[in-house]
Amino acid sequence: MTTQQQFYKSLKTLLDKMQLLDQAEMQTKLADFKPAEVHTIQYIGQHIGANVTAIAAGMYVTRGAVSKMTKRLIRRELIEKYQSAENKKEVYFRLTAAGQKVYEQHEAMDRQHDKRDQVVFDSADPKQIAGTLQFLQAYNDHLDHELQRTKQGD
Amino acid sequence: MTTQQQFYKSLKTLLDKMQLLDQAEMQTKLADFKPAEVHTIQYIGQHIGANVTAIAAGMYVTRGAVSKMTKRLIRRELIEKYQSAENKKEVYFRLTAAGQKVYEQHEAMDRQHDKRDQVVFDSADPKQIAGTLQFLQAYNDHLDHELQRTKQGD
DNA sequence: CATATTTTGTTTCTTTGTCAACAAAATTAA
DNA sequence: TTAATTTTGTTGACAAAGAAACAAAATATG
Repeated sequence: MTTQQQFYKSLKTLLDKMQLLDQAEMQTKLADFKPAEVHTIQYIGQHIGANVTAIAAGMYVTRGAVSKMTKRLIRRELIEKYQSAENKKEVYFRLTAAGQKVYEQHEAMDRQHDKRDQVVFDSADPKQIAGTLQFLQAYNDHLDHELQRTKQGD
Repeated sequence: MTTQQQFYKSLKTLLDKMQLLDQAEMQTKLADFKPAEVHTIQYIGQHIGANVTAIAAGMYVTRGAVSKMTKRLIRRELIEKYQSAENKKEVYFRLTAAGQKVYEQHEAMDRQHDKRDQVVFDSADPKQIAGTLQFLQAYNDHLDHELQRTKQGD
C-alpha cells in the first residue's frame, strides 16, 4: 500500500469511527431528533443568515436536500425562515428558542467529544499536530484548486 | 476554534471534496454503475471470501445494506455467492469476470487520483507526512479503544 | 428598456442506507 | 444430548440525500 492509500484509508476509517461513536451518543441524548436534523441545526446556528444555496455548499449536499430538511425543521418549529426586502428570491434561516436549545445540547456533546479525544492531542508531539494540520490544509487547498479546475474545464 | 475542532473540520471537508471529485469522474467513466455498487465491488475484490457480516464491518454499514447490495450485484452478474461445506450459515462472495473488469477500471481511477494528488505529497516534507500518518494511526487506535469500551460499557 | 440568461428554491423520483423483526444455523450451557 | 442463546443473513418500512425538471426572481446583455 502506498503512503497515499494509507493516508486515505486512515482518514476514512477515522471519520467512520467518529461517526459511529457520535451517533450512538446522539441516539441517547438527542433521541427526539434525527442526526441530519441536528447537523442542519448546528450549521444554521453557526451560520446565521445563510440561504439555502450557502448551506448546501457549506454542508456539501444539494440544495434539494437543504430545502427538504429546512422545511421539516420549520414544521417542527426548530428554525424559522425569513426573507429580505432587497431580495425576494433568497431564503434565510434562524434558530427558534427550541432550536437554540438543541443547538446548545449538541455543542455540549461536541465539547464532550473533544474531552474524550483530548488524550490523543495531549500525548502527541505539538510539532506533529501542527504538521498534521498544515498538511491537511495543503491537501485541502490542492483539492479546492482541482474542484475549481473541473468546474471550468468541463 | 480549538486545534481539535480545526482538525476535525479539515478532515471532514477534505473527504467531502475527494468524494465530490471522485463522484464526478465515476459518472463519466463508470456511468453504468452506481457509486455504491462500485464501492462494494471494490471491497469484495480486495477481500475475497468475506461474508456479509465481515463486509458490513469493513465498510461501516449494516448487514442489511450489504445483503441488499450483494443481491443486486448478483442479479447484475457482477459477483457470485458461494457457501462452504463446514458452515451452511455464512455466505461468501467473489467477483465474476464482468465484476473483475469493473474492479480494475475502478482501480485505474484510484491510481489516477493518486497521480492527481501526488503533488501534495511531493511538495510536503517527508517527515511531516510520516508524522501525519503516525498521528492518524494514534487517533484511530484511540477510537478503537473507545468503541471497544462503549460496546462493553452499555 | 426589453429580452435572454443565470440563480435560487422546490418538488418528484430514484438510490442508498438504517432499524427491527424474523428464520435458519451455530454455539453455549444445563 | 437437549435446550437456550447467539450469530448470520434477509426482508419490509422508513429516512435521507442526489439528480433532474421546473417556476420565480435576479442579473446580464443587446
